Amino acid sequence: MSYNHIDIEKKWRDFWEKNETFKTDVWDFSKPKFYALDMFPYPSGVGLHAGHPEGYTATDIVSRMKKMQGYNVLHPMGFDSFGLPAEQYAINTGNHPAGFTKKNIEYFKNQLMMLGLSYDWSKEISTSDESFYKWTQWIFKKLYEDGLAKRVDMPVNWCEELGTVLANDEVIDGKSERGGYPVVRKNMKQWVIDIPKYAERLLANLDNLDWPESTKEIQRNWIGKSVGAHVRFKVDKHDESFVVFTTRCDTLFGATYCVLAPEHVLVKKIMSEEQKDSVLAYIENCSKKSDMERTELNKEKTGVFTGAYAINPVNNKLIPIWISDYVLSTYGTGAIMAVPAHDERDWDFAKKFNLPIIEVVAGGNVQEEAYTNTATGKLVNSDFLNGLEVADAKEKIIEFLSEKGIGEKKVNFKLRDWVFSRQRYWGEPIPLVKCEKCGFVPLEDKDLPLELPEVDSYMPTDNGESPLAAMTDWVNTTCPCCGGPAKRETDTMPQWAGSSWYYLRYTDPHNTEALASKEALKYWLPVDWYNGGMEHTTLHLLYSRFWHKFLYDNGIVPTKEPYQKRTSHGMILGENGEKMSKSRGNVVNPDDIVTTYGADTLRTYEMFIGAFDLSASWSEDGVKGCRRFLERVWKLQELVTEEEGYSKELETKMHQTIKKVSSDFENLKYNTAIAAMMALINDFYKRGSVTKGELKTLIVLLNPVAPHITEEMWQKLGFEGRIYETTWPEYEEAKTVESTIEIAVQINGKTKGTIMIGKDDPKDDVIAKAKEAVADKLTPNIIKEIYVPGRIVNIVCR
RNA sequence: GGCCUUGUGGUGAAAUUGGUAGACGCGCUGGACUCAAAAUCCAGUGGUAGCAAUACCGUGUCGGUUCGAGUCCGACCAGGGCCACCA
Repeated sequence: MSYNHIDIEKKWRDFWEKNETFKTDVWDFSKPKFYALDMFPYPSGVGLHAGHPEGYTATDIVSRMKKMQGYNVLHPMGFDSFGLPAEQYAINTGNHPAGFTKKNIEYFKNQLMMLGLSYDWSKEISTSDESFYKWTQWIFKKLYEDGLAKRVDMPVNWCEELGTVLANDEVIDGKSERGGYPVVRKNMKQWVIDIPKYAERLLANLDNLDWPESTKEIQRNWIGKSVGAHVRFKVDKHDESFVVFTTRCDTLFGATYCVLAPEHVLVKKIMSEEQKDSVLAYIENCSKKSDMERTELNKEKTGVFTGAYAINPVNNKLIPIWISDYVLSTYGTGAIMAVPAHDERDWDFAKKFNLPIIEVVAGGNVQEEAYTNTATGKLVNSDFLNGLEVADAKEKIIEFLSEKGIGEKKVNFKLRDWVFSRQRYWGEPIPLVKCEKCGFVPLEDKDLPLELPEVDSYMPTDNGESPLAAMTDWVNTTCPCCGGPAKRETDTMPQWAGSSWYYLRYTDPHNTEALASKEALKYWLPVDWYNGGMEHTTLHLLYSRFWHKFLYDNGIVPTKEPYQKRTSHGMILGENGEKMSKSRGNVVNPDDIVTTYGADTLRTYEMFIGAFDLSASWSEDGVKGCRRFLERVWKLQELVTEEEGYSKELETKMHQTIKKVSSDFENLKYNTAIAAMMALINDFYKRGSVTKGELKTLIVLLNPVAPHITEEMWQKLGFEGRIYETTWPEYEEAKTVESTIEIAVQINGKTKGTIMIGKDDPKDDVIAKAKEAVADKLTPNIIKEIYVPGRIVNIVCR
């Protein structure tokens, strides 16, 4: 009766599939629900890597436990199937990416099934399916109708030789990754989504989520709220003005110059004849630099005087206007007032170009040594602000500026518009047409989905448009509004689009009338637990929270937030402690482990390897250890006695183990849950027998981790029905406490011995016993006796 | 440079959240079984000293709070991650 994982796992895998064991009735609202979601994978050609099973097993464990605890559990899986690798494949081979994608999905799905994951495959989705992206397009249309999707001129990476726009990671050192051609920054029309409009809510609602504090903090930093003011400066001798954003409006008297971003629209209007050449040369130079270069070369400030002067609105002094790339066109207003006395960057710049430095918050040697970063202090050299504390000065100056109509309080966010168009083929077509008369007009709902047409070439066109632009038959259409001639938008959506709302679709994946029915959404939202990789903690979560809030505002979803609890599993590193990669030669293929040791062993191992949210190195010996554990569980069948309940001597241990395993599963502490089960079977072996009742409890507790072997044992031991139909073991709190316990006796905080006590022994008895136990080490002068019930006795003496 | 995170035996890691540091696994050592090996089972396993009971030391470093600190506070050191001229 040896443990043959290959036959056992195949038997139950086939059984579960055939019987649709894990199919969820999403309309059964009679039970409490639990929605356990995994970040769906991109179906790359290489299949699952060793890291995938970690997160998937974790959510699977909780899903299986919750089912046995009486919840209606939704545990679906799907594929984020639009994206670049399939596009590259299409470009390289000339084949349609759909076939390639379909093949990869099949491969992935097969691998996932081999792991014994309890997914409800009847709810599988794929973002590149028409029936799915119909609703992605529908949401985009709504965003457009509500004015949140806009077309704006914005700087992009443009490569003249390749004739295309490139993403940031396709540009290396200012040159195209492919070919090494120069890339410049150029303004082009792009579709963007106005996510900053939701910045305040995206920030505020983080507080109530059950997310790791570090994840929330990353989101907060990304949103980057800062409270400051707008101040308007007039330009001397020109009928022009510009606005700066500052968080330190109290230092306005210390502003000795202004700086505009090189791209600022005013620059070319106000530059003087003498400065014109150098200004234009500087702008030209900047446009050649990639973002990387602009930020990496931050050692030395560069800049050029425009020849124009601004008027400081508080004292009417003329201050020079410079341009420099240390001012970003994309943040704030693209213009700053420079206060070198109290800002590091301004100080560096002023020193380099010999600009005056005026201290306005007392303390420090700002002329010679360094700027002072003064969050508190008293104002000087500031006329009516003199003597005020920084905080008071801020209020007073804002009052002053508001009254004069030259400034106001202003909140700024780092969060920028979400660039939403891609000049690519393998993405959702944007469902708009451009009509000469009506402008951009969305398609009618009945015309969705707008399907991706077949194209002749998957390469972008010569002028940086998507391959769709070459399909004139498809592009030329009629306006849904006036019926006149119109052209389709040829950009597609980014890969973020489908993943921003896919979790909604699982609740009702075959709905043709809506993205999901209201009743289903009302019952299933929010997702109770969402696990995914660390790499998605910023953008994906932000984008999908934003879409969710937008849908909430439109009455489509019933909750303000999509994911109540979010976790991220750690990475699984190679045996040498480095990230797994082909080039390092340390890749572990989960298929091999499943074949050699079994899916149950792999699942157990990945859960036992360490803390769930920390990275861990692979260890083949560790895998063997987990296999040995399952073998020992299997062999318990030879030690089983006919006794149904728990034996007297292990009763407490049984109740403790149920308690620990249940709460550890809930709290993602899989490693210690498994350790507790190992300890339990060690006790069975020590005794040489196990009762039927004890073994029954053990295999139910172990079932979420190792579903195949426990299902087989359940059947072999002759228990009723299937293990997945049983209920989760319960424990009695009173029975988890030992009647006699060993506690430590300390003298002055150092452990000197132990005593056995009854759990309800009175304090005086315990202390007396403790003193007896360490009598030879006590000194006569006892100052204090401390008894922490059930824990420790500490005797303080001199 | 900013923010986050981690630092515990030979090794992966535990520690009821301030109460016997090292559970559980791996490895190693010794033993049983075997002609032998593998597998399996049993025992041991933080360091130093000792035949031993035992004693002292021990959670990155230095200080602090406390009857008591791996856990709390302050400073520092090292590894990992994210952001990075954000006015």
